[in-house]
Amino acid sequence: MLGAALDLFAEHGVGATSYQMIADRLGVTKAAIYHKFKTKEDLVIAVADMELAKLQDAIEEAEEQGCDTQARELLLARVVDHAVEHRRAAHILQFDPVVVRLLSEHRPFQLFLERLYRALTSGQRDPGTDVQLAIVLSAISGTVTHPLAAQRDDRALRSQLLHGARLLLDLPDSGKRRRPRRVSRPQAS
Amino acid sequence: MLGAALDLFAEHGVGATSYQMIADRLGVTKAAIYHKFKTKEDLVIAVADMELAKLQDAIEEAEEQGCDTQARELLLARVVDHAVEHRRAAHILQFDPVVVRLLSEHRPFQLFLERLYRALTSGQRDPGTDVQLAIVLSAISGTVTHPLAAQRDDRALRSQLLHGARLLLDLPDSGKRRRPRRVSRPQAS
DNA sequence: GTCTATAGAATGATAGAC
DNA sequence: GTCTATCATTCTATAGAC
Repeated sequence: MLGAALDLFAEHGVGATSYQMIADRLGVTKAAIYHKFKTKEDLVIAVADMELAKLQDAIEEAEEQGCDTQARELLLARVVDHAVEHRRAAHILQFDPVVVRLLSEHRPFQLFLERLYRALTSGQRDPGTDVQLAIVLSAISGTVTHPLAAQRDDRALRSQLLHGARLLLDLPDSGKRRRPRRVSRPQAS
Repeated sequence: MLGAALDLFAEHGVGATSYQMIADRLGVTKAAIYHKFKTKEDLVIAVADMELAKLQDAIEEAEEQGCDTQARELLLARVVDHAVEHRRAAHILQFDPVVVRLLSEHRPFQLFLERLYRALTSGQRDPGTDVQLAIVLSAISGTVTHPLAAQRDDRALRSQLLHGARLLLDLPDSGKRRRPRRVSRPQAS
């Protein structure tokens, strides 16, 4: 049910998705959905929460390791993995105006994102680093649903995104993770 | 009027913006808007067209120069300029599901974007390069409205975006354009 | 061009039967 | 939990006066 809502959010935008649409897709009536979620905001919160929860473990791991370079690397890879595997979700969380407003106003989300940002930047938070982070997160979440990349298979996309993110964040490339496979970037060399 | 529509598109999403909202913001009635735009699609097309037109000259310049490296550099800078100066517009054009669908279905937009993509990649179009382009365009359009970068002043944002884009596209940095000013990226060095 | 007025459909949300 | 039925509100779109 949250999955059906997510699909429709991605197709039409959160603000343009009605209870009726979700009910139709599920083959039930609106009332059945209102029984679980009293308001539309509750529903959106539940969807956002479901997706952000998938990064919870990765953040806690990074925090336990003191957010050093290696921990950043690992967390970054998990963020990329999530975005590639749940493309529409990543897109909505970053770019839908309704969700973005909700994330900025709802306290639990504020705290969660603050933790994510701190872990990804090793705690360094200044305007320059914040923008750098915005660039990386926008690149990841925007690319996975971009018409130019929508057809790209998960593995190749993941590889290119990780490479780009490391470039942008000044992290060493193709270091210790996975087998050192040459990625298909035509202009390299 | 197109400006008012654009603002509301950015605030609520295109699909969630009604004629009534636009009319209220302009201090007129719905009927006045229906007189200019028979359907909502016409209105969205007009808004998208208005913004894309701002890149027309830059693309034509690049094409006249044969889309070589220097022409790519210049066009990239113009794309970044547009995104920074018209943040909400850039965001909507890249990420609103209604606009994205329209751009992919409406013929004139297809052709325009194809030209833009060719000019930015010097004509090289393969899956790997396409994804690279998606990363750069997503990074630019996503960052300009990202909460982490919304406060950043135009000049600093422009500078960081150009630097990041050049990294991603394998272009030489801080080459021939403008005074060679050290950008404020804290972790450099 | 902008207004009033309207038509018909869809919206968010609720009450109560099963 | 899911249904039917209903509420007031808002929506897209049109017709016709000024």
